[in-house]
Amino acid sequence: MSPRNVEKDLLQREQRIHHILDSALETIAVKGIGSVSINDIAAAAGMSIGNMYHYFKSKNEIISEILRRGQTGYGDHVTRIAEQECTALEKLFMLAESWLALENSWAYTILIHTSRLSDASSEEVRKAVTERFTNNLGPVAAVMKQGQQEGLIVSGDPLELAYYFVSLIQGLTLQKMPGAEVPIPARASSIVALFTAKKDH
Amino acid sequence: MSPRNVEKDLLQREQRIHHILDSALETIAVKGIGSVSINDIAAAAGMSIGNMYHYFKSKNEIISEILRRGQTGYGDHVTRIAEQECTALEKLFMLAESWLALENSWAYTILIHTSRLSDASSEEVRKAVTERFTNNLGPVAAVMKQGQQEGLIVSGDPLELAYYFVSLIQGLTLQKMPGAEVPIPARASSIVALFTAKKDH
Amino acid sequence: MSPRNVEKDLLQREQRIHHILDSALETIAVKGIGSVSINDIAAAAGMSIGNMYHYFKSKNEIISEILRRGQTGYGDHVTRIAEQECTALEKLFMLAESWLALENSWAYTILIHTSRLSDASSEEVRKAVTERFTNNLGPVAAVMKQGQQEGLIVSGDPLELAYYFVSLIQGLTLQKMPGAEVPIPARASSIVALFTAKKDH
Amino acid sequence: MSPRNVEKDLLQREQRIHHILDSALETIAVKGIGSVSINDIAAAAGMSIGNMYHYFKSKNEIISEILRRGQTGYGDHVTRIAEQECTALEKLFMLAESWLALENSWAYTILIHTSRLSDASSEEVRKAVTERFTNNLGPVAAVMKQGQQEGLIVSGDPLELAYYFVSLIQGLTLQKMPGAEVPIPARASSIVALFTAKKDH
DNA sequence: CATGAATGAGGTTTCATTCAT
DNA sequence: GATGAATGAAACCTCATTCAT
Repeated sequence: MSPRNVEKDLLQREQRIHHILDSALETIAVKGIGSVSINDIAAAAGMSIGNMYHYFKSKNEIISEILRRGQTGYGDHVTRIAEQECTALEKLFMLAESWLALENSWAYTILIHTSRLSDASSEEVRKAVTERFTNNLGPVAAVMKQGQQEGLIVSGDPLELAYYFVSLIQGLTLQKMPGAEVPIPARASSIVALFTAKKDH
Repeated sequence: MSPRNVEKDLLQREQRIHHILDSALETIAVKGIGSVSINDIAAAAGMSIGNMYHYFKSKNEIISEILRRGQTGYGDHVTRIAEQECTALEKLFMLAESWLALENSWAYTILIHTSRLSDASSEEVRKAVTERFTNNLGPVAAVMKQGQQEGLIVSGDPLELAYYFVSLIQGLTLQKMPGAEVPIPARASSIVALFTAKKDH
Repeated sequence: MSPRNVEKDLLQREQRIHHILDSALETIAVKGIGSVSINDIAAAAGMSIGNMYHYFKSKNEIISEILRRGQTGYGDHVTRIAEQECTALEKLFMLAESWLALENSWAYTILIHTSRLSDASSEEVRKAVTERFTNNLGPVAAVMKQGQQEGLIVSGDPLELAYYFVSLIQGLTLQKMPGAEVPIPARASSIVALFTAKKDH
Repeated sequence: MSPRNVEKDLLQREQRIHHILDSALETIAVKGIGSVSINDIAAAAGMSIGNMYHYFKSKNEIISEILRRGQTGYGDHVTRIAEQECTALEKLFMLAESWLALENSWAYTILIHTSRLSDASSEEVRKAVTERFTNNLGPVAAVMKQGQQEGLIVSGDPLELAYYFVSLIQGLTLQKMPGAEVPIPARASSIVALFTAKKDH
């Protein structure tokens, strides 16, 4: 029936979607999550306004899809690090380092938090975001537990420590928003040091 | 007409302004900084739309005034704690405890961060917010330095430690947004523990 | 609190609403129910687009309010005629005559019918329209019954006769749409004649 | 390539066109003539949007073609009945019965009336619709005249009676729209009775 | 022939701000 | 001071139509 290459069509579609989401993240970074318009996002992607709606049902869907992909990707990343064969401190360092080095991390963080506000997005989206956030704590908590068994990490509930670790990094991440940088460096080694069990005098 | 009346009028005016700003904080928190309308703010304050303009020049002025008062008040609070006569650890505990106990802290934090985004507010506001944030680090850094001299706090650049301390608390604060709570407690004692120099062994 | 005349405000508001609905009916008459825009309605009322939303929540509300007022008013009219003291034939004549003479009757009829279509309006509106239509048959049926007792009207179920009577008038009404008139007159006396019991011969 | 294929292609094309128009009628009926989209029509026909334009020049062409075929077909039907060899009453009965039994009659009727509204379709279409409607009255008027000569039908201008007869049936037809049915039956025999000359007494 | 991506104009609705009362 | 009507720009989203594949 169709003289078109269905497989290629689907591939192209996925590439477009990826492209839109990528540009959208940067655009939201510049405009701010509550003020960005479909017009902005379309312009950033180099597409017409109307065409956005061939790929996404609504502006909200774009934002929630960015969140879904971002959080899922981050979860995979964290899990991969947690499963490596090295000390807990090395893993914590890698986690902190990779997140702080990420160009767009502040954008993801601000998206995660503002999207959880009641009217900014649907109940569904908010729940999903929080759930994924909580799930992503799991691997970090596992690293904390491993470190405690190795005697390398301070004592305390591993999940609680993971919670602090991630909150600290997110808090620092937010200070990196463009045009508003605080002139103080955030170093992975210093962060890890806070969670290191000190045996020296 | 009489001086007494002028004085009373001014007092009433200040009370109204205070009332508006108070209600607005919660409303902006719920609606999102980029989506809140003057209508929402007026409804929250129980006033008419038009009447808002007797007290504020614009919607942006309301937001920037909330931020100014909030950050200034927080700065005074931090300074007062830093100047008390007690150990650095006790001061850190008081700082963490008071901020975590504050009902609206998450709202202030989200406001601070979203207001710094490029188009959400004017260049002027963004600069002021960042400047006040940086200034408020000073007293915390002083506490860190005091603690290091007392041998109670981990080594490192005091300003950097203060930066981490505040970022951690802000990060935790964001998890307390209504309807999106992560089921993990944030305890002041645990936070302080991370910054405590451990002499065991 | 309010230095404005609340009573006068409310009266003015009702007058505006009435004015909008009046102009809207005519406009829908010209543009067609599915193609009329808020812009058209606002222009017809001599108001700005945005101001329409001070009086109505949506375009649909305007249409359903026109229907509600129109059908209710018609129901009152029919009831008033049915309760008069005269023969059934005279009542039928008055009903036919008044409806055929009404300038806007075709607009009401087309609104009633198109609004009942599934997607043109909400389930709620459709139900209300049909219910009011059915209710308005009651007084007409009463007239039919009276006429049968008087021996003036043809035999048959009074409600069914009322149904035919109203359907016939509505069908004729539709032929009166502007620019599409069929060059045949619709006369009340001829209509009544169809329902008259003939005793001649 | 061969003449046979061309012939077959044309036949298939006509079948497709017929299929599209058939599905479109129901869809336009449900969505409303001013709100139906090419997308809706394409989906109803189970075809792609773009492909519609191989069969029709525009959305308006689809609508006007439905009307043309529907009214022409109805005209032929009426003419056929009028030319049969039986009494006028039997013919009237057949006319009423066949139209009331038609599943889609209400859709045709609503289409006829809404398409006559000024902006819903072109001046050309509106004129054609009204002209065909008037023409279709001819055979019915002929039946009325025949009936009067037979002494079976009430006196009056035959064309006017035909006009009433068709208007009544159209009015009843509109009450049959899906989801909005009035719980009163429309019976061909009762309708014919209204136009029957009664000789009793 | 068949498909669906692409466009841009236009539709509905919201909103900050002004102003008469 | 207090109110809410009024405006018009701009937001989101839809859609008829075209076109490359």
